[in-house]
Amino acid sequence: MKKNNAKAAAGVKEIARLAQVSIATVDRVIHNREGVSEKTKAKIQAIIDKLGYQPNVLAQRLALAARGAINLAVLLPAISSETEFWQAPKDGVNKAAGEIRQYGVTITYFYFDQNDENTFEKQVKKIVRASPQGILLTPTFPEPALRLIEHCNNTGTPYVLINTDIPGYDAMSYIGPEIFRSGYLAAQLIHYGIRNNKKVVIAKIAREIDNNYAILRKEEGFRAYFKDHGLSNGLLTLDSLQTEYAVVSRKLAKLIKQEPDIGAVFVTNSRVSLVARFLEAAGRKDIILLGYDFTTDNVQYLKTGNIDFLICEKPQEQGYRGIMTLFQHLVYSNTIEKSYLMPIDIITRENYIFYRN
Amino acid sequence: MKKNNAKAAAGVKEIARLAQVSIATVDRVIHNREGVSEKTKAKIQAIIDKLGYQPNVLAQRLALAARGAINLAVLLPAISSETEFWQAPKDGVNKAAGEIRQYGVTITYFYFDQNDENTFEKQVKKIVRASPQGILLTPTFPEPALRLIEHCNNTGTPYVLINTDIPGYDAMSYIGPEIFRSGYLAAQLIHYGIRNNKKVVIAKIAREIDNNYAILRKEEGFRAYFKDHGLSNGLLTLDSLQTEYAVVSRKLAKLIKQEPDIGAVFVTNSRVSLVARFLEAAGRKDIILLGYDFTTDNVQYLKTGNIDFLICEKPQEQGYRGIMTLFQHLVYSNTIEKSYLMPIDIITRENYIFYRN
DNA sequence: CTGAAAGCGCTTACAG
DNA sequence: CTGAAAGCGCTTACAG
Repeated sequence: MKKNNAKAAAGVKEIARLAQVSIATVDRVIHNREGVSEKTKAKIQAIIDKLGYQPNVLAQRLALAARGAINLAVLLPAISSETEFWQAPKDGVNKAAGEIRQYGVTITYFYFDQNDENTFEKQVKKIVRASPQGILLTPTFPEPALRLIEHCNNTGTPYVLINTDIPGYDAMSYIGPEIFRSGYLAAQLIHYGIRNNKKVVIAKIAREIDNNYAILRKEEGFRAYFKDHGLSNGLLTLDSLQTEYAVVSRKLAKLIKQEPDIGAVFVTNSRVSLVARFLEAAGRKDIILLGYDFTTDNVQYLKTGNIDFLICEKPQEQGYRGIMTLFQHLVYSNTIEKSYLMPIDIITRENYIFYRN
Repeated sequence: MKKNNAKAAAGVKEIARLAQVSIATVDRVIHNREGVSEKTKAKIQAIIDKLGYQPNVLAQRLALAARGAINLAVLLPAISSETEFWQAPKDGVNKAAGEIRQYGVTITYFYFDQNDENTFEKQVKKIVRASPQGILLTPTFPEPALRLIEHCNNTGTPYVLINTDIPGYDAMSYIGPEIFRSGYLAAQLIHYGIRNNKKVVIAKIAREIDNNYAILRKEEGFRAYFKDHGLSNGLLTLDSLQTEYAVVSRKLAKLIKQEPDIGAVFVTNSRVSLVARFLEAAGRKDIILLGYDFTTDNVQYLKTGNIDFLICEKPQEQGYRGIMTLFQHLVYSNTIEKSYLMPIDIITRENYIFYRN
């Protein structure tokens, strides 16, 4: 039996009493402000150290509430049925917003169309005009994203990237998965389950592939695993720049006809449900299917057994943590972590019920 | 672009002004306290509703800090090298303690020896004597645990169970895994990877098995999966009431000699590292090995490839969430959720680096 | 270089 | 049934 925090913590009043000064002076020392004689400062500091003084965050925030509110900007893709994924980060942002509302934090959303770089650029301009005190964004389009970051650097505005990093750029802060590793893990899971040296298809289904860093990087990780295990020759690819089911299914049908020996399909993004739909229609539950993200469609096919694994990197928590990071930096001057790599979660038919984004 | 919380929220002062009463009366209505005329009450309530008033939690807590502190009791196994697992829940408790320290919360730990029911009973008595305002416990020994719960019910003290439930008892609140399902998931993972109808060993290694609900229930879940998939005849068992490596390895050696066709071992608890050590020594990386918990030893064997999967149910978060639940109930009168089932995480060699308890 | 006073939004005796 | 006042621990003008 051991007590935690036995005595009630001493506050500024007590420190002032012990140092025989006013609490205003104590406050100056605590915050390292100008205008205190070295002597007084030393005396007060000694007492602070001795007492192990910790400010009462509640009182601090309450007092500060008088000052202006903090406004944050959030730049994310607009949410449509096709981009359901982005609901999760937004939920996380809202959750954080709810918790820090009391602290006078205001959040403004700026939405762009994932398929249209212009909309992204427009929103960047709007954000610059709004001059928020902190920015949360996902750099879907690296060039305009970098311009925004440049602007942040010039104005000293903190920012946090979520979900994907900007390749080759050393950002102030990144919260999201290590996507190379997530591709590597995908390969491990398929390799563990596949039989008789069957072939494995890497399927990339997206409007844009060549400049899609996330998709390419996952593929690299996936291939790296197979190479590291001397299995590279069993890999096939299927690319589709069209995301309609009709197109994807036609391509799949063709490939499966050409290569009857396919044992698994790895889909590099959340479009895995398209492949699942095809495999269901084709009655091919024997083919292992692995893809990304905990979306309604995907979970549906996890239940039917057409998808074997979903990999998911807590998108909601990314949004939540991103806002909290900015908040704590602005309010308590906490340093912003360079990167916070999310866990890479494995979801199957038997554990999805308990999953929390 | 949409604003969240445009106008600054109105407080008691504003409500009092609008209702032409004092803030004390407003406070009475907010907290549903006696002694306000129906008429005044209605008038104030109308304004509260119209404004969508939300109390400022910071100010609330700060004002309440004047009142006595809240003390919570935590009843967990003592931590030794053999019970490293319990470090995680304790870390979670400490994390929560840090966050709510400002709110005047004091936490007292009561440790018992997992192998000695008497020590548990003794600590229960101590807790009853200390009469804390809330209790977090893991009911390793159901009978004395039930006596403590009975006492809680009589005194109206809230409590939370973590890690394991009490079989057949409808507890006030449980935070932990659905262990049947976790056994079921283990079976799925083994089934997915195992080749050629090889045999699967269910290994129970613990000082106490017959009364160990968690172990038995995981086994049930595991067997249920095999039964549901018409594969029950491939299951073998290995029980060991001794947890020394020498004993376990001898038993394993014997079993493997008798049954050369073993393809996987499922260990129902964190003792999986003992089996891993044996398989490593025997040079049997071909045997799939799956067990529980993110302990140092286990992770070590995950790295070497002797353990294929670890199942883990965020023990740290269980401790954290347990304390927070009690706190929020005591302070904000939040209702306590009957059960919060943890996600069942799957850890492999390729994602363990990012795992967070 | 230092201090007295007001205020953040809420709660709680106390007085009537 | 209702209100005026003090206080939670901190911060911030303002005055000297």
